Amino acid sequence: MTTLNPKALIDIFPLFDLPLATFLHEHGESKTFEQGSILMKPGQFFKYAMLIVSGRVKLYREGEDGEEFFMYFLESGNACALSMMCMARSQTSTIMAVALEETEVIMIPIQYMDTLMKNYSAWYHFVIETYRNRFEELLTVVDQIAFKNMDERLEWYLKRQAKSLGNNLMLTHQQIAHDINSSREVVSRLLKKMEKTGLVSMERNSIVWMGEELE
Amino acid sequence: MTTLNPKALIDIFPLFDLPLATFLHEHGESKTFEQGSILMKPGQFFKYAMLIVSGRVKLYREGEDGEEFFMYFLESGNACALSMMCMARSQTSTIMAVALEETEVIMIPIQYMDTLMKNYSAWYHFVIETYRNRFEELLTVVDQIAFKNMDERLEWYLKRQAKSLGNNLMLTHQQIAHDINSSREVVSRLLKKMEKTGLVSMERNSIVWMGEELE
DNA sequence: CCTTCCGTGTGATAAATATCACGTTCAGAT
DNA sequence: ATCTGAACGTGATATTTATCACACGGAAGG
Repeated sequence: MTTLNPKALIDIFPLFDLPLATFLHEHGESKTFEQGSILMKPGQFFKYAMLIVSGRVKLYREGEDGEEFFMYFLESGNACALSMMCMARSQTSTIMAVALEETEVIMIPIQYMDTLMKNYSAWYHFVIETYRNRFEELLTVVDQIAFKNMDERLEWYLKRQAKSLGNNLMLTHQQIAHDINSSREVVSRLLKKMEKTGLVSMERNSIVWMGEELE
Repeated sequence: MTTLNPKALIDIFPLFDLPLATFLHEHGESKTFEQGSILMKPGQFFKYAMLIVSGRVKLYREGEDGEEFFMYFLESGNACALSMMCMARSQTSTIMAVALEETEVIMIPIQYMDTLMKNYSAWYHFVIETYRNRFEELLTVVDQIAFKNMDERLEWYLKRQAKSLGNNLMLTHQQIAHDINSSREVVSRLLKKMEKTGLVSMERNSIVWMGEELE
């Protein structure tokens, strides 16, 4: 039983129709994750599909030596594609999902998946939409790291952050370096250049993105 | 109407059951792509979901300046995840797919998707499995280009080729360089090193992989 | 047999990025 | 006010990869 009624669910997930929203309202469970808590980690077995009601989740890939690589955010109205695919087995590499803010999610037990797929076409469309969006986002990530240099990647990174978090970014150079798998010095120098061309303005602990918006 | 009967379909796609195979046999269409022909290219709309019966398809991403980047193969028993996703939303593809050999596919018209999802749970499981496999493969690709150096990436590339094409690889250094977005000279030098450690042996136009198998 | 082209080998050099070393600045704690 | 630690700036250097230039050898075709 979720804390949100069916109508409220539809507001957040526009692809839902009333029957689906009602079903999810009855059989889903609401849960809140504190800022910094882990929604998903190495080799986890999923018993639930997770839908994000509010808050923000950061998904990133971990390398063998503890490196991180930022992949994308999940926000209100999104669903965790990976949880839906029921990734039951642990892998050599791992994907992490961490709540950036207090985040409210709806958890749908795995045993309802067949029923949902069979009887609620809105659910099926929602799932496909979710998969597709994440797949495309991943393809874009591949493009960036396969074809682009650091300066372009940094710019793209900032654009994505700004789109999700607003133009005033509370990030240190070190954090950014971590996210794009580079080093602080490199990020510092590139940011300096971007400041000169008016693309960002910098203060201690924060960066204001002044370039174009993404999309 | 496919050229394969339901039983033959199940042999190739083990997740199918008899009702599903029968339905696909009746409503799917068989088509053969010649070696080198394009199954999918950026900007294309899909009217069919594509299942690979025999042959081999290479999927790769194109950069803005015509660079290529190899992503994965599709082989007998696989389905093209993108064709399924794009179709479901009538969206365009963002990736290239080229037949490496003569390739036989089954094309399932878009209008049957809802029926299949609703009435054939084997289809739903097949679709999820397809998505999940491709998603994981993409994650592995990201890992490689985000965290690994060229030598490791080349080794991984050869492993994947060997797994799909056999240990005797008919590839020039130039082709390999293209696939991993590097340059011929770099590939030549790295291969030379690998030959010294006994990981490959080389002849003109071909490389024999002598390392471990993938998986 | 000779020529031509393609695949390959290799040194020299350039470009991009990472790493090291050290300095500066600034906010908060004592 | 002073100390301290975190964030940031910057030159020097190392490492990785790309690019350039050219040489070599074998295969295919005349």
